[in-house]
Amino acid sequence: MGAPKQKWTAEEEAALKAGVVKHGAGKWRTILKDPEFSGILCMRSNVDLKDKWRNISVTASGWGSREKARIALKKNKQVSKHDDNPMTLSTIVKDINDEIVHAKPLAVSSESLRIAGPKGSNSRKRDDIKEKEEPMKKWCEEKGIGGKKMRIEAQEKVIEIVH
Amino acid sequence: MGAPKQKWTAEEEAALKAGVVKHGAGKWRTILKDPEFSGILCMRSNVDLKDKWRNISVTASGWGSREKARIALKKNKQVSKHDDNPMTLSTIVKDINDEIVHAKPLAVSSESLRIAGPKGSNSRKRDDIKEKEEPMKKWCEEKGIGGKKMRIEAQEKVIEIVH
DNA sequence: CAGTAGGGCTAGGGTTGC
DNA sequence: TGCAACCCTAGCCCTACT
Repeated sequence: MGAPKQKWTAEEEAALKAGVVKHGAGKWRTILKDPEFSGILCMRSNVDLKDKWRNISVTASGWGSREKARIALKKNKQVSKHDDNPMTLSTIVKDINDEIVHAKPLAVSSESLRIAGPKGSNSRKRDDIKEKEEPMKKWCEEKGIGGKKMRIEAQEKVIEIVH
Repeated sequence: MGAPKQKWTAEEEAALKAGVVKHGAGKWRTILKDPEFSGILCMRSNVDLKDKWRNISVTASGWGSREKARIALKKNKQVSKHDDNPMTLSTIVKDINDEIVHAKPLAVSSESLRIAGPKGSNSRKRDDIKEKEEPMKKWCEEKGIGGKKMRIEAQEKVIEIVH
């Protein structure tokens, strides 16, 4: 199609790393929405961010013996899904912080960071959004954009149109 | 954190199906309380049941969205999936709607599936979308919609504007 | 406030192109 | 062949609605 392959630039990669430091690994959508990075990463999707971070992590970790072990496991059907990790939460979080400070990308951090990061933000801005709905809908129809349903996001504001 | 992802076992899935047969789809809490299934499904919440049932339903009805095409392709080696057709966004959206309306009985040509592009959790900015970006951005500025970044989704297509 | 429906997001496995 | 970029989907989260 239109974009056969978009190689990651050094700038994008730097923005991604900065975004992970700021918001944590796993918060791809959040990083993408952050005005600090959205300018650079606007060509990337949240999935792209996740995939790129995975690539960075893999190459960063010493894959001297891990890679072979992982490949070997794949052949043996499934791995034990039970987690016997005896670490306490506090210990884990501390390790994560160390990781971040040292700027070493490791996949482990995502789950724990989710726990550490509380966020109870409510947004009640439907009214001022509705004001914009009608003209936007009309404009889109004129331009031939959108199907039966479309959604417009602008910062925290979301406009939904169904017709 | 002990369970980053709990894959559904065949036993759980069977219990869920039996529960739906007995109590009906949508009665997730009821199914969960039923002594007949509570033993097996005690690790699941009513929301989990709902989500799993959704997955089952989707895979049961549509199922060939990609798998069949992919399997078919394997036999015939590779098919050119490059699309140089300069379709406009509206045209593409129309095709998508057609696909949906006509449903997907069984075997579908791989070619159309490629263009139709089954559901997307992604937000990629393609060239055909770029065409709409400028006028949309200008319009939004006039109307005072959006901040530094806004996102417009129309079906699977996404337009992103940063200014 | 609890339950449900439905959209959204992420993790991880797969696939493709160079 | 290896790797980087991309695709697909199960499972889980968030929000609105009732």
